[in-house]
Amino acid sequence: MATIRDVAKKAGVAPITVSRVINNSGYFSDATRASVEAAIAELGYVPNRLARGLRQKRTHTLALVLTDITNPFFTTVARGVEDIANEAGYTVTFCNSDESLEKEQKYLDLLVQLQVDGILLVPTAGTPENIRFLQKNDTPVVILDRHVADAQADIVRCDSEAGAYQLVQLLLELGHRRIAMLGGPEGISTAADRLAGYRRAMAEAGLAPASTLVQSGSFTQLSGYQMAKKVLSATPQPTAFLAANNFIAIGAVKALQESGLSVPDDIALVGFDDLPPTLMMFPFLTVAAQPACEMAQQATKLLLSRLAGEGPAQYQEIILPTELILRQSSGQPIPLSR
Amino acid sequence: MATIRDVAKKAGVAPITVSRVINNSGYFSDATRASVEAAIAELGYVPNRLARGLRQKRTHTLALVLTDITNPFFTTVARGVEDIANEAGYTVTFCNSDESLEKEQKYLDLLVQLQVDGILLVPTAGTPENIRFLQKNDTPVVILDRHVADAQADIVRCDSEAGAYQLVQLLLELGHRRIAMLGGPEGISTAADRLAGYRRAMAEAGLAPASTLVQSGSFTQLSGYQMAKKVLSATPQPTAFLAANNFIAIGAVKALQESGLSVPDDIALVGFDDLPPTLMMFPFLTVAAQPACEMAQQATKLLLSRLAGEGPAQYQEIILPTELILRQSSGQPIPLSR
DNA sequence: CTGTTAGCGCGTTCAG
DNA sequence: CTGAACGCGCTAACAG
Repeated sequence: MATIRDVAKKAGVAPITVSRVINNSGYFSDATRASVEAAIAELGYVPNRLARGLRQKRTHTLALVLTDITNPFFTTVARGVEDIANEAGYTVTFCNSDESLEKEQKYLDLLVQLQVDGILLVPTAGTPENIRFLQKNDTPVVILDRHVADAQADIVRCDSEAGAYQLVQLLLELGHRRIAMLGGPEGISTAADRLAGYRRAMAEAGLAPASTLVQSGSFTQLSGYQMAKKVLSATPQPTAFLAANNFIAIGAVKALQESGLSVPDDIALVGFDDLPPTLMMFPFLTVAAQPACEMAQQATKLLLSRLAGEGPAQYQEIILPTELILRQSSGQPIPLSR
Repeated sequence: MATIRDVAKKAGVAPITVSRVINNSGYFSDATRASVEAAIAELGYVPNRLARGLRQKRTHTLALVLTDITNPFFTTVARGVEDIANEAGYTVTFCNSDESLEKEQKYLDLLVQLQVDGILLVPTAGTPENIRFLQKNDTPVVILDRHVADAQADIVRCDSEAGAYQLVQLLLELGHRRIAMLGGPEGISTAADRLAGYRRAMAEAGLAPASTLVQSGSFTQLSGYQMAKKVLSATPQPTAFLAANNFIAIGAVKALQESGLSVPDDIALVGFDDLPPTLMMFPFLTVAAQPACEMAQQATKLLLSRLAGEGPAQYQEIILPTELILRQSSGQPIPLSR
């Protein structure tokens, strides 16, 4: 555990000179560089980032707080963030809030303690107070994937409302009228937006879905399974399902299989968020895919520009479009029904 | 950005007293605690971990370096590590080496700079020098998932050789003789072990597979696709495939579909590493599943015990068994062939 | 181009 | 039970 002083002694210079060579800052001769580098190599010296961070009040570290790292959508987000951050010389710390406000608060507190330079946050339900906490501690934050009302922060997210609207439009064009919504958690903007898009498309078609057709749950496979079961046990039975995310869709497929119903012959199914090709043995699901990587990259660039003191004074909200990917699960046009 | 001194001033005590209250160390009266806590709340004081780490020479941080965070197997590993680490009051930093020795080196260097207390490492091919680097810098390491020859470190991994052996045995019992191996990268112990298990089972059955049946590639979907294509274009054609991991299996399914071959009717397929239920619309693949979470947890416990100065002086190698999960892809017994 | 001084925020050490 | 002094390893500010 050699220190900068050990290196300085061995190279016959002052510690600050070593610091300059390491950081390529200020002036020094080639001869100085050579002797310092030789000493560093000989001692196997590794700089201490804690000390550096303490002194500089900057750690060159960002954090990404998200709600479910097991979801490939967020794995992709993580990659997008890391790519841009690394290019700019930043390290990224990843944290999993598990959709729990308490865990989120715990992590944000930790990240402030760790003196991260900035945070990318996928907020759980209703987090304005968590965001205020960051602001009180001078930690810039960019909100990712979800809208937060009155957030004093930049937001980068996708247009869930339009995505859901398109999916329902597709189903309507195929002849479906009884379309069930397997929704996400109330209080989470993406879930609310997808529900709103569903309702708008239905209303424009002059349809008022029975209340049993509109479910809300959590973004998990189990919840998708349970919501699908509930819908199937009620009357009227739907002819199509809209799943609010990929895990919900998978749970719905399970429930339909169990009930002896086939997709799309008996029930059409469309979902939100694609699964990556690496994971798809049988690409099958018609979805509104969100550009996870682009969203993450834009958010990271925005955060970095904030750290550099650039960008417009006003907070921005950037909204990216979703992409409709047609596969088998949405099925063929069905005969007129009602 | 209040400091411990600001708190001390407001509470009318010395900074060290504040430190004691925060860390619950040493003695202080209830009255002192109350006034300090009041001051902390009022100022919104958050301790600075850089300063604390610099002083204590411990950061209560572990790191997990793995090779592919997009693979659900490693996502599960990450969860296992985090669970145990958090319970013990440690934070975990995750790093992705992408199976690149250079990236691994870069991350290990960074982690030493960050003064992490210990590292869990899924090593890329041939990393004894990277491990020596950690030892030179007094950073305890536990190797995860893969064997490293002569590593001066504990190792926790699964029994890939036996897992592959079982899978091939299964195929042999079903009547297959021409079994192709879609292998992983040469130089990675899990890939080598799976190949060895394959060869042992084949040899015990008195079979010497044609060299075209034994492929090696990388642990990716693309590589699985390419290896499957190559095998299919050679003579003799196999009746069964063993894929060395989940991504390779998915690539093989794609190649088989393209060639108009159905699994398992035309070709049986077995693989390594399960996909989690959350991601499986159609559970289908017969696999040797590794206990990713248990492995990760054991490794983390071992690392923590090393940090506490406990455990046997000798380095340990813990090897966990795999579990054979039977599904459709391995198919029914086939008529005698050759 | 190089060095001296000082201090980032905290906790160890030792003294009350 | 409480506090003063000191230093962890590094670099900003200011000399020279």
